[in-house]
Amino acid sequence: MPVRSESSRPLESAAMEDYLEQIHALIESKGYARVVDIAANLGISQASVTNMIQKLDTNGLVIYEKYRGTVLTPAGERIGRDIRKRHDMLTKLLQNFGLDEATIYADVEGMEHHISQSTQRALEMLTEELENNPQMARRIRQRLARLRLPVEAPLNGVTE
Amino acid sequence: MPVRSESSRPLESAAMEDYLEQIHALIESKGYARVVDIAANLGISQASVTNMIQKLDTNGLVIYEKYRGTVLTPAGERIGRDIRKRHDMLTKLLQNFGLDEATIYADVEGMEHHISQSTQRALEMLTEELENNPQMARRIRQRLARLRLPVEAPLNGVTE
DNA sequence: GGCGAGAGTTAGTTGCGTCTAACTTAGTTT
DNA sequence: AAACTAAGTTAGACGCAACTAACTCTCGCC
Repeated sequence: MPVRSESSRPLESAAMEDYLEQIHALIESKGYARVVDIAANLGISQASVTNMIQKLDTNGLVIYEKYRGTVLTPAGERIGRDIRKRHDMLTKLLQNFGLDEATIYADVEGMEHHISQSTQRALEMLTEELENNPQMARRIRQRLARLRLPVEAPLNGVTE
Repeated sequence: MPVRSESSRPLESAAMEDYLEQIHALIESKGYARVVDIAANLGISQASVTNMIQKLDTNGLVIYEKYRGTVLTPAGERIGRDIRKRHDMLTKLLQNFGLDEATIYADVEGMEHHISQSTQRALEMLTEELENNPQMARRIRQRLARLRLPVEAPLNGVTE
């Protein structure tokens, strides 16, 4: 599957975006991004992180100095920040529906790389409108609850 | 990046889901799914399609007979249908905001593989509520229009 | 100031999904 | 029925992003 281009940006893979988001978050919270922490947070090996950081350096998204550390370039910083924004936006949207946190997290992780600027703005506004209209969100949550519970009970019945 | 599991299904990659969706659509519309058509619709080579179909057969999602044709097993049929449902659901949701069709298509293609059952149901209901509440959708479209136009003019200016 | 532990790196491998080029099969034409 | 053409397949390669194992570096501690 050729990754769809959708816009005209330089060409960052979902994996690269995940790294940039993570580096951005670490720098924000701790002031620096260590290989060890990136690896732990993404659930991958340190070797993979070193590898990818070198690639990000080649692509002008971070500045990498062997054994010293990693800093985001303006381009890398922008991507990291954008992804985080999409992450937060999607999380906020889904939190309206009373889904469990793990589900929200997993879905957001999957979706965040595939949302265009325009769609992001649209969903941001949708979220706002939803906040101004709590009865709607409540109604949806209630309908979901009504839907979910009756399904779990007869689980032992004729399963297919 | 270890592909996130999120649920407990057998383990279909996004690529496999794309194929199953496509095969399902072709069978529905023409009655059969030819390698040539799958390749054209997915924008990849015939060789890749043959390859993947053999893999899908191994995984019990299609039945493949060399040079003859391809049929979905019940498991494959279910996945193809589910993905199509998510596709349609997302498309319907995004169509509320007056985004251009190409953007909607690209975003949906990206997101459809990453949405859990629960989130899908929530978004379905959200779409319904939006249909029962056309002023809200209209308000969002207007705010987007107001946002988009002033942005395109000073595109040469300070971009950040 | 040496050394050991933990962090970082390199080298080499793997799996997935794609590709091109060359081959085989099937179906249509005459 | 032979031959041409379009569809399908095989073989071999590539890029990406992960892995493990083995190495090197850095730094805090004694």
